[in-house]
Amino acid sequence: MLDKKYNHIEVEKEKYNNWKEKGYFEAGDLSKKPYCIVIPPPNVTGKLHLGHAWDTTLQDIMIRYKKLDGFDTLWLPGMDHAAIATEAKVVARLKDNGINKYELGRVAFLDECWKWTHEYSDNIRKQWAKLGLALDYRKEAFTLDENLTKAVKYVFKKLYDEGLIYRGEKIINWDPVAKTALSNEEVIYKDDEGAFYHLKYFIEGSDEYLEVATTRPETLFGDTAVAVNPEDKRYNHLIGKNVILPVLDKLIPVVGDEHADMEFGTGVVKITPAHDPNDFEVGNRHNLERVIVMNEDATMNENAGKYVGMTREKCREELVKDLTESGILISIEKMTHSVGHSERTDAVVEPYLSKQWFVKMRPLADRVLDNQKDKDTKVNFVPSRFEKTMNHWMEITYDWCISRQLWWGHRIPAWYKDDEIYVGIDAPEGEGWVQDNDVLDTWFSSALWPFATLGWPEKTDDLDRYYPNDVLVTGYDIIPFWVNRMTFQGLHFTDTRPFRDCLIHGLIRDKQGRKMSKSLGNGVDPMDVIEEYGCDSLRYFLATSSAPGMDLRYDEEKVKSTWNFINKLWNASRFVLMNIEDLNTDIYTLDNLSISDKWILNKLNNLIKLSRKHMEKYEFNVVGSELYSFVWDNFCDWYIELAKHNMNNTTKSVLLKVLTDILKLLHPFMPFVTEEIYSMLPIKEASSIMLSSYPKYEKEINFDVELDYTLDLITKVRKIKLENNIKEYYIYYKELDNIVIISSMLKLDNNNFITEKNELDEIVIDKNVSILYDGSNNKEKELENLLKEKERLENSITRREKLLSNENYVSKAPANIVEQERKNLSLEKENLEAILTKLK
RNA sequence: GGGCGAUUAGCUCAGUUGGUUAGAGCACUUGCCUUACAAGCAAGGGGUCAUAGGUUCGAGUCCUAUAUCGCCCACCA
Repeated sequence: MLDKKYNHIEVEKEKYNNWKEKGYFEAGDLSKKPYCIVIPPPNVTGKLHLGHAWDTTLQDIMIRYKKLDGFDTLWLPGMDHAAIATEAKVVARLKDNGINKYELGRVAFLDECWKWTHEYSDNIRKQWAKLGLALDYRKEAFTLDENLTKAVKYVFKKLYDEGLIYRGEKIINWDPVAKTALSNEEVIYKDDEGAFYHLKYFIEGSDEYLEVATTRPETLFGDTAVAVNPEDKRYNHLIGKNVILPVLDKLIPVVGDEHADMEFGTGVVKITPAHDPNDFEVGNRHNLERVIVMNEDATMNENAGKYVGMTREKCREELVKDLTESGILISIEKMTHSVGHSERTDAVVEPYLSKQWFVKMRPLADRVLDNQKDKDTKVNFVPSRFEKTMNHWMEITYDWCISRQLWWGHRIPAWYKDDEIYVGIDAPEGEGWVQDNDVLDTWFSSALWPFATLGWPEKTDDLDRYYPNDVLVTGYDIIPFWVNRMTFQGLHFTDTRPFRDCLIHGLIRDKQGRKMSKSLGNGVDPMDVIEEYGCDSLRYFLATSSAPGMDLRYDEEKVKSTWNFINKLWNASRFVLMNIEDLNTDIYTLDNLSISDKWILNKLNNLIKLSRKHMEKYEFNVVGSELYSFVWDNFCDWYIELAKHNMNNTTKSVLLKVLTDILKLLHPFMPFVTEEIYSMLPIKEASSIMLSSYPKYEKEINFDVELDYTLDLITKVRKIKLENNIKEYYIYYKELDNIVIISSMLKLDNNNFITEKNELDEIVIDKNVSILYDGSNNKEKELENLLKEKERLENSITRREKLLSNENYVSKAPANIVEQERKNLSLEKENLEAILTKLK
């Protein structure tokens, strides 16, 4: 027998390992239709947060739902090596121990990274278990696994051969702390306080000067021109002349270029081709020299004259001081401007001229845009608006910088010998070849995740069976990094979308609506929540508390309220189990159903239909609230109460059937408690709920019963009793069905039901039913209530009559709605009549 | 500058293709220890759905503006 209270700790103990050991998470039943999801691989940098819990819960719900519904489900687990993120963590840990990455050397450093990876991946697996995720661990993948590495090399070589990967010298985003290049997506722009420094660039052989405004005076050493707009009458006569670069006293030309905006600033731009992407383009157009003025760590290099060795910040400070003294500085204008920061290290990103590897995006992106036009082959975003996010990115994207000056990751499969480049899966034959030192952007490998984890580029059975995946689930913030890249790589290499659907959820926020972050210290550890309220409570909360695509505020009160719901389910189950102990297959029967049996079975059947419909659309919040109100309102508050007064074999059988289906419908949301209760059912189809089947909507179960009037009447009587403080009363009626039900629910007996009025006072409920009681102390209140009800009915009748007299309404509104309106009108009229009679 | 989202009860949020009197959880009021559950039961109060127009027989829902808040992208010499 169940304990009196739901104990999530007890319930959730042991179950996961048992499921896992029995092989319930394992895919491969070829007799069934396949259904596949690959997990968004968490980074091995730390522990899972609430966002992961949310993301994986949504997937587990689909996996468990589809498994129950007869699919061969594969949920493929895995993790991401997270190149820069992990490397940063390992570097920091080594630093704490006084060890420097470069002194340690590449090989030993990578050992440290692997050590880290094993520690953290073990922990992540433990967290997955706590979350109850039905992952097929036999297929677990890591982005640095041998076969994934092979896929990465294959892709690199193929794209290189196709001319879609190239090595080039361009301005990239440089992270001076991690000392690596970054992609545009890895740069976070923030509004920082800065200033516009107005400087004098004197014209050669003249006292005149051009006023140049810059936010980054320290890049002055790299200036190789000053640009004005060719249309700008103020300056265009100076094009072709030289100006004197301050401090260095070097002559640089004035060039005419569209890039200079006449409306902006002074209309004069200094051109620093090696430190600004726009200037780089200008430099190309005018064949300007490119002068790099900083080292890899953003200290000034020898081109910065006496400022060499200073950090760029220190250099700016000193330089501004010097320029002020020399009279070059005209003014400092405070302003806020947006400054790029490294996503991982938060360092201010330096635009930096550098030789890197790039993916040529245009053809790849165009194929995605093209593919999205076909509704049968496109990736279906849920909600659909997120398709725009991807498409827009595809439209504006430019070449993807994929090389990283890191050690932890996929080493670029390119070898150099003098001026020769060799790109291949394996090192080239012969002496003197040196492999590229750099590794690939971590997203380069994750982009292959949906197919590489299934064995691609080999033609494996898994790939054949489970690819494309059925759905990919992730947050909207990951669309540019990952979803987009999987989509173009999938299309390019497998000629298909990598997944049919892409379910997008929002971000988890704290109770005040702020993003959860380490710096704010407002993060909530899902493991703590599980400890306190259980995994089932957390999952149900996460899955049902927001609409698809919307952000979610973590609210402990709601988790608590879910716990209460589970406790309610627990106690309802307790009641059922207590009452059906003797039920066995011999006496189980759904014959001779009572009205209330039929009523609940109808409701259940409808619930099943709705659940299926909304599960298919990933509308878990709708499913959740339907289940909640069915369990609490219909099953507990009405059916169980009714059953107490009619506990025969049919009732017992119905109790069991309804409970069983409830457990199955809830199982995807709360796997543990449903398994616990299921295991105690006296009759069941399988040893584990995971092996049972999702309830099916049955057309033939649609009993012709009407109980709503009865239930409504019971509520009305209770209300009248409470409002008027009535202890003893009779129910007077002209016509009344279900007297047995009414009397049991109101704890009355037959003597309380009368068809002849007596001397007592009457409270009219409707045309057929009144309450008779001693109301000698209650005349005023009674009259007041009567008048209130009269007014309500009159207003409602007026409204309905007006509506029904509107020809447009009657002719255009659906017939059933008009019919209902008519019915209600006549009912209200009759009830009003009864009240008017009483008032006389 | 471009795009997206939000604005509904005191709070947090739902609200399917337009269709009776707009829902839930929490909070609140009243009465109950009724043998599944007081973390519960019974009953109840509370919203002119951000604003202004429009379409429609009918608008929280569709259209057009506006306001406030948030996010994404681009620019920022």
